[in-house]
Amino acid sequence: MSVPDITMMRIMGRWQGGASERLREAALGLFTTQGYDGTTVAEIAAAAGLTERTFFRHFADKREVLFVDQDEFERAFLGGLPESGDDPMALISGVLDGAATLFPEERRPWSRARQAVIIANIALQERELLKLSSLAFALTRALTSRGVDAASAALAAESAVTVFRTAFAVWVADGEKRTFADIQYSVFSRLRALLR
Amino acid sequence: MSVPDITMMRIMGRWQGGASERLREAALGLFTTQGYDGTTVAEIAAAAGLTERTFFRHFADKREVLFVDQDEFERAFLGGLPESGDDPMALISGVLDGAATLFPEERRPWSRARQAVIIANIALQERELLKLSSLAFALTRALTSRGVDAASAALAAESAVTVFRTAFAVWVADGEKRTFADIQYSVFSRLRALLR
DNA sequence: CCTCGCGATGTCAGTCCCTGACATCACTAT
DNA sequence: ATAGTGATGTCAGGGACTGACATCGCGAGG
Repeated sequence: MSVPDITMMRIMGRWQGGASERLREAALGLFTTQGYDGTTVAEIAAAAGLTERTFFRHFADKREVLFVDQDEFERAFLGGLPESGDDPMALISGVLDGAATLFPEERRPWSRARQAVIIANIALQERELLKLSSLAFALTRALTSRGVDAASAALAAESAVTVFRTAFAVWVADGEKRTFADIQYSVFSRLRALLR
Repeated sequence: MSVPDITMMRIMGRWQGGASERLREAALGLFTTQGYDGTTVAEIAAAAGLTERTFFRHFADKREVLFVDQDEFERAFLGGLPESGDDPMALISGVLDGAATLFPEERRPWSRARQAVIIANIALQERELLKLSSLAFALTRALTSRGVDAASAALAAESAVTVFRTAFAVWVADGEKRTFADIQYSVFSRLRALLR
């Protein structure tokens, strides 16, 4: 996604530009072939034609190189919140519908590759949980700002993220063919049926 | 909790015995007074009359010293699962009732101290999320072994953990007086009301 | 009573993650 | 042309964690 264009190059200082993207690609490649633990930050940086120190200027820590996308995803996710309304169920329904559009078929292979790396390493799963928790928190705030009471907002947000995460796991599973929207809808329905 | 008795001493090798407990207490104390990042493993070990190397023989990493209790908690939590039945709702209801008994009033001050340390450090929150995720996974397995289908089991388990976590956060909040069971019941009710 | 074995601890060296401080380079605006 | 700005390089160092090996305390068997 987002290859650096000429405009970016100009503001990126020394050499080729797009340092962050190069580092991300190098990291995913090395993690895939030799594992996360079997890869040092120095190696990633060298593969991107940079220095270890520069790596840490772009990413807070070694794990973060796989999760910067997630930050932009969080914005997109929250962007799917309906403009108005104060019914928690309607709001998270809307958010989930919006989220589904963020995972078109073309993205599935890449998501699978990334998920394979994450599943293979517990430290990476830990970071993923933190990101999802941050997502739930942001959604909670968005809901309360819509007038939902704090307790309901927190539970609705957590439930929405649970549905999303569960659906995502199914979507990237081996051999799965259904669309993200279809899977997510069925997960959501099942959750609602369960808690009654 | 669980101060080492004479029987333990015998099997604990060199010197006083109860190394693990000493390390845990030293760690919580130092984290409280000078913060998690401001405390080195060497300091903790020295405070317990041990070596850094020995610390890492008892705990997989620095964070884990605050979470070993959680492992025994996971066993107790799962132990609250009703003996029989295959209705997911009834099963997680039972588990949550059992979990509430694990947090009597006497434990609240200690839980507050511990939670204060965790809330102050994002790396610790990350670990806590991992533990809760592991708990949800274990509960999922327990439910499927009771005959619940995989998808429902996963959603029920995640929901149960969400309720527990939310209730816990309220229970340790400043000035909160209600019992864990009361809080958890109201959280659970609200979640069920929400998703209908 | 001795010694042998075993488990817990100590010691040491080394790798890797991550950071602060300072120098250097490319590019831009004036 | 020159100074300024932002990205990168270089260097030194702390702290987390690990493998290899030595040592100590204790309990079991002779």
